[in-house]
Parts: sequence; structure tokens; C-alpha cells
Amino acid sequence: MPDKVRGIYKLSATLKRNPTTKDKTKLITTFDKKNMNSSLRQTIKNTISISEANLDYMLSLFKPLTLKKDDYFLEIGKRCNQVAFIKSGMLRIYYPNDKGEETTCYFSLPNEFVTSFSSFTTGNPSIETIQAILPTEIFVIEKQDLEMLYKKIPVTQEFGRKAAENLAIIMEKRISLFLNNSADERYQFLLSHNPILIQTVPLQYLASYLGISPQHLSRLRKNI
Amino acid sequence: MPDKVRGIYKLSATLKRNPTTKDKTKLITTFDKKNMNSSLRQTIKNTISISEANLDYMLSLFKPLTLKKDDYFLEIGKRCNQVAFIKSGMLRIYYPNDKGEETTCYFSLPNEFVTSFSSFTTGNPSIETIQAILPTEIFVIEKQDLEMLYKKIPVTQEFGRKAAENLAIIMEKRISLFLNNSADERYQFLLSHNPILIQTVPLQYLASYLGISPQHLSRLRKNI
DNA sequence: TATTCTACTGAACATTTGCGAAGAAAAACA
DNA sequence: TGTTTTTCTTCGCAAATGTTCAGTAGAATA
Repeated sequence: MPDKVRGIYKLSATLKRNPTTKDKTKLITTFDKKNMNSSLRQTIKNTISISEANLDYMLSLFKPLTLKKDDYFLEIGKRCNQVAFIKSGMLRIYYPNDKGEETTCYFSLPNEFVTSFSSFTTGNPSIETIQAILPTEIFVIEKQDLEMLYKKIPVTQEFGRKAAENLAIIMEKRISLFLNNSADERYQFLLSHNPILIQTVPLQYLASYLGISPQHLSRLRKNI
Repeated sequence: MPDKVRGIYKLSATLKRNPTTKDKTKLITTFDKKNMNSSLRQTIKNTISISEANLDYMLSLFKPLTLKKDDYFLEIGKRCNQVAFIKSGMLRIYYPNDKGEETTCYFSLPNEFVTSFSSFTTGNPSIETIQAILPTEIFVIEKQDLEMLYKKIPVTQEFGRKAAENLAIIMEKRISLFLNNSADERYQFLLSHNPILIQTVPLQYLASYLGISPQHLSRLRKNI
């Protein structure tokens, strides 16, 4: 199968528990030069009111970048000076816990923004790693360009604010899931709300994202 | 003991598990007319660069409000059109879960901002209740005034953005606690990082905040 | 293809946590 | 103060989840 495959995110009628590498490759879209930033453009337009000229300028600050599977967007210990918009593929944000295991904080999907929030805002070295778990296309903006944009076109501050607010709302829901639901219920929630994750993400990563051991997740799957 | 007691937040040398009502009253500061918004002023100045004139104007949009214990700042089902800054006291944010029990989402402490994020940003009726669990003094800004402020003084957008970013970082840490730590470890974390909560908040609320049953929290305390 | 390595599954057992009920302590109220 | 109500504690058992270890399947590599 060629490196570039035309396709869109598409769920099989029946969810496969262990998708093969071939299946996963199908999830990736090609890099379409003509409309390379149309999804980013649309996402911004849906969030704030901005003139076409300003929008064009804003978009010009984003640079396309292609990550191969297992490539890093950010490694632990390095400062995070970028924000990425995901065009296609998937990133995984994780950090080592006390026992030296990897804890999966979250997964970033197409049309979402991702960065190491704490490192980006404080300027401290990142305590987390951001890695592509699929071939992934992103648009990257540098921190200095973003800050310059905020000053030059203040209305774009609204975009940053709404992005952060949106993230806070998502996290609140995730906390709610831990407060009120068992491991089994959390898995079933994921199954109905993010089937793409169940399909795509290796079991061990899913388990650490759900806050349970891989063995227990394997056991839960068996009982469904 | 009179209703207004002069005092500051102060921890006893030895933490009491079950503080009496008298103890709790000591935690409350008086309403100091002269410097009524000095903590809010300082918090804003620490966050963004803003001229004194603009800061004075921004502060003029906040109105002081005193809540008695058990008073509501926001009731479930109502739209949240305000943001509050806590001068003293404590608010509890909670919502009913599937079983009809109350789930405590978080506690808001002095010098923090609080609102129902999802209701405030979307305009939908709130799915959570915000209630004072101590006599509490707050400064309130209306949504329309905040939006007007954002337009009139764009640099204040930065304040809203940083507040949301900060909240997201706090929530990320809370999620991390659920992913990596047992109920016992979560309680001990609270004990060392937020002893004021252990001291002040009724056990049942603490339990729902930690995501465990009251009986289990009682059991954990016994074993320390 | 054969080999090696890694990830997943499965089972037995240990630990943690939930749940129900009863008693004790504290708070609210008259 | 005495009474009532609420909250907290304690205990026993059941369910959920972690841990260890062994086996199996899948993927990567030569």
C-alpha cells in the first residue's frame, strides 16, 4: 500500500477489536495541497468573527508538518513553543507516573488543537510527551507568532480564550466520568462516544487513558 | 460570637478532623470597605499588564455580594450570566448524578474565579449548582459587562484567556490524580495540598469530590 | 519464511472499594 | 436544656480492580 492513501475517517459497520496495520492506514487522509488548510480555516470561522483578510493573515502563520507514526511533536523535558492543529491522524499526550509507567492524558483527533498547556503558558520544560500514534498531518504555529498575532489583531485573543474554555469544559466532563462511573462504564462511554479510539488505539494506551490496568480492560472487553 | 469577626485564614498547628461551627467561623474575614477589592485588583495586576485607569474601570464593573452559608450563587437549571471572584469564604460546585446523589465537582477558594463554564459560555441552562458552604464574600461581574469590557479594552481578553488556561491546567492535574492514584493517595494529596478543605468541608462533600463513598473515606481516615 | 519481540488474553489470588445496616456523635432546633 | 435530625463511624460481606504469571497471537525484522 502506498504511503499516501486517499480516504476519510470512516467507521466499519462492525467495530474490530484489533485493527490491523492495514486498517489503520486507511484512516489517514492525503495531504491536499489545494485545500490544505480548509479545515483550520473553517474551525476558526466557526469560533470567532474575523475578516477574510485577517483570517488569511492568521492562517499564513501556520506551517504544515507531516509526522510519521511514532514521531514526536514534543518530547518530555523540552519547552513547548508551538500549538498544533490536527488535520488528520492522531496524537497521544502522555507522561511517566511514579512507577515509571506511561499515563495517557488524552488523545488529540482531527480538527482539534493540541499543545502542552502548562509548558506553553509557563515556559517551563514540558512534563509530558506528545507523539503521533498514526501518520499525522498538522498545522503548527509558533508561540512568538501567536503572541504577535494577539497584539496585532486583538480579536484573535478571543479565539485563544474560547479554545481554552472549550478545553476546560471537555476536562470537566472527563473528571465527571471518574467521579461517577466505574471502569466498565467509562469504557462503554468511550465505545459510544469515541469509537474511533477503540478502533485505533492499542489496548495498553486505552487502559492508561481510562485509569485501569491493561489486564482489567481485557477482562472488561470479554464480558461485553 | 458576633456575625462579623476580624480574622484571616489561619491553620491550627494540629489539623482537626471535625472542626466545630465555632472554628469554621474563625476562617471568615470581615468585609473591609476601604480595601474591598484589593485582592481582586492584585490578582488582575498579577495576570496582565493594564493601565491603572483601565484597571479602575474594570474593577468598577464588579459588584460586591455577600452570601450566607447555604446561599446559592447559581441554581441548577438557571442560566449563568455572571462570574464571581471569591474574596473570602468558600463555594461548592456540584450536580446530581444518575443515582440522584450529589457529585461535588470542585471547591472555589478565596482569590479564585468561579462560574458555570459550560452555561456561561454556551448560554444553556446550568447543569450544576454553585452554593456557599461558608459565609462568603464575592465580587460579581455580569456577562454583558464582561463582553463589553472585552470589546472596549481588548487587552482584557488576555485575562479571560489566561483564567481559562489556568483552569485547564488545574483540571489536568485533577485528572492525573484519578489516573494514577488510589482513593487513599488522593485523600493524602488533598491533606498535604489543601488542608483547608479537610478542615472545613463536611466529609460527605469531600468523599464525592474524591470520587469515593463516605463510608470508605471514613475508613481511610481511621487508618492514618 | 523463520525468528524475535511485543502486545494481548486468561486465570488465580490479593487488595481496594462499594453497599447496607446499626450505633455513636454532632448539629440543629424548640 | 432537652429533643430531634443529620452526619459520621463501624462492621461484615460482596463486587470491582490490581497483581502476578503463564500462555498465545500478532507484528516487526532479518
